[in-house]
Amino acid sequence: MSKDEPETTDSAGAPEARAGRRPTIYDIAQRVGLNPSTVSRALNKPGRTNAATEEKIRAAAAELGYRANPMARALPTGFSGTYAIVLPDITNPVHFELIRGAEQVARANGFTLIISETEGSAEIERETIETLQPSVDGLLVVASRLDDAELAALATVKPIVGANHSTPSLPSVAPDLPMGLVAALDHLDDLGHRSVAYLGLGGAQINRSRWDLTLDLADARGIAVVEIAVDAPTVEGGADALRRVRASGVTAVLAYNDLVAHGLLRAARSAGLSLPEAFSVIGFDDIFSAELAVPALTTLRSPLREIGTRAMETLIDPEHNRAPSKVVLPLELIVRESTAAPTR
Amino acid sequence: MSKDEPETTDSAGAPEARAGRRPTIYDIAQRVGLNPSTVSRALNKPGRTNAATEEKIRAAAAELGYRANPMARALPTGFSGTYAIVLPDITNPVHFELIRGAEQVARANGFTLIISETEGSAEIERETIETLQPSVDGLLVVASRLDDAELAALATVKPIVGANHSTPSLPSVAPDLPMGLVAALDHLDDLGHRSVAYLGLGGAQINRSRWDLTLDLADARGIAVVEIAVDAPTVEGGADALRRVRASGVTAVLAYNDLVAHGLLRAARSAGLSLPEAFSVIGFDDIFSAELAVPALTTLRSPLREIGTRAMETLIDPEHNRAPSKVVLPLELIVRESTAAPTR
DNA sequence: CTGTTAGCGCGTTCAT
DNA sequence: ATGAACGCGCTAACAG
Repeated sequence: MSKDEPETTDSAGAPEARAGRRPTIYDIAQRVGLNPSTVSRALNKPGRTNAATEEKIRAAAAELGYRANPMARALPTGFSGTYAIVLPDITNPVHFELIRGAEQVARANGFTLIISETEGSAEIERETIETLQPSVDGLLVVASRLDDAELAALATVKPIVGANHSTPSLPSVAPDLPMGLVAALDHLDDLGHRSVAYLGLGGAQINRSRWDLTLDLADARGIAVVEIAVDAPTVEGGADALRRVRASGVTAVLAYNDLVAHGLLRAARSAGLSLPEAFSVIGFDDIFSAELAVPALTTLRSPLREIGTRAMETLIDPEHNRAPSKVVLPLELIVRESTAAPTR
Repeated sequence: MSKDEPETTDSAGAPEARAGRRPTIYDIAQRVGLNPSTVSRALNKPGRTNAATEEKIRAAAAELGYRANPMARALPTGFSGTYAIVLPDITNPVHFELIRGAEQVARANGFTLIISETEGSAEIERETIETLQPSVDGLLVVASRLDDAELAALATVKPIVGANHSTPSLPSVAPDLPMGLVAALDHLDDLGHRSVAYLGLGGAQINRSRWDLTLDLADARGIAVVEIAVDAPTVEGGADALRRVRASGVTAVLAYNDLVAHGLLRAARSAGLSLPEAFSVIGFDDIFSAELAVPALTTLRSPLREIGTRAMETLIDPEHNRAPSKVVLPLELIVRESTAAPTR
């Protein structure tokens, strides 16, 4: 367009807002009669260029509606300005608040968030991480199914922070399991329960530590405890477990999460059982529907939102990545109506 | 292991899996003694290269653990293999099934999904879309706060598909509102309700059409109807509306969504009201907790998952983008316990 | 303070 | 069938 006179410039000032193609630094450089690199500098390193021309450049950029192309920027710099969060199951309400916390911190810092689901499969998780790595500046891995060594190997390429579960060789943000379980067991102990079941999810790494801990704590209080495995950490999984719970003869149940607890509640109600008289139930997470249930769910409230924000903060912050930081957040017992003294 | 070539190369065959840097087509080109462009061709246009060398290249790529850099690929092609979904509120359970549907289709087709929240603000939405545009091949906009004209203008840069709400000049996938509302009003009419309230969200585009439709349908049945605005489409918003609902004297309420309905239920219970005797409630969406509530929620079930999959499919499919397609999915009334004949 | 020159990793003409 | 050269949009040396 500008077959320009050195001095005049604007003459044939046609509004070149063509549909589709977006303006580049070349367009604005040509418009103000400067070099593209100068434009780049003016836009990115404020102060390192003449105040007057910087203003001219900014004005032109604004007029043209210029927006930097993150992809093009990522090539030379190696930084894409995007982070990824990879988790087993998007529909699990537990992840809602966590994702939101992470997204909020990312956006507040001008970063974009990629979200990816692994369906609880270790292979998909590995594949996903490797595929995403070149496009992101770091990954937030929630409830990973990969073992520590593999995670550590993957983290040599791009920083990885574990969220909602502890990762020995990587920075992580997780709830204080001992604190929560102690509160739960004490509560049950105080009510007089002598026999409880832990409704766990076989296979998940995070499940093992919970079960081991529960075993120790119950033992220390002289409470008998059995593990009952659910097929999936869902409402259906919990409902399917009712039969085994009743067969076990326990007076109280610790559920893997609130979804499982919900399922158990629903199945019990369908079977004509009255809770908490038939047995007590303690959930995990305190998802928004926990207090909506009948009976309202006694549960361990996990600070999911904060787990998300803290995890994203340590991912973004280069400092925290150096020394594998371990952030542990309080896990609080919320007592509602699903727990009571045993009737037998 | 090719330490084969007498003349060139490998001698100091050190395993170059250096931590950090990922192999490029140059690495594999050099490894097999070919030109990078040949490698590119072999990997992307199967058949357009010698079968033998193609195999050699593939083998080398596998050994090195090569993965194409999406960013670098996006520059020359203009396609990033990434799509974005932008929505007002991540924590709304409604959006999760939708996101999951979209994510599933995206991943099944080898695409990555970016997720971004707008907090229900039109400005943030515009800003978000413009920022994301250069990095994506298209956008899925859920419950947009932008008007049709602006959306259409934005869509000239990169394809946009509307989800869960109708967008006149853009392709969209949305539930069949008339179908659902007719069922809801008929249900209420049959039960004998003569006066209902619509608990709507002021400001949202999608809200207007619902209200207008409700007005028409109620009118046609000789049912009096009032609109009560909630501050936010959340449990809290619904709870706060209880006072106005009672003041209005209606015998039934149509809630903007299940969250609002949940809030109303909870507030009513706290106030010692018995539902559905005091008044009937119909929700919208049928989120998983709807049947957990007490009384279990009668609600309009929205095919959220399918909205997500269909929307992503039309976004991906270049055909559907040409002629602004309108996909309308059935909205079914699920009758549970929160509706009954009026007691006054 | 600004212009020149080189790439980042890849796809895509062109030649060969 | 393969190689050489160029460009995508931008940043980063290095000159001037």
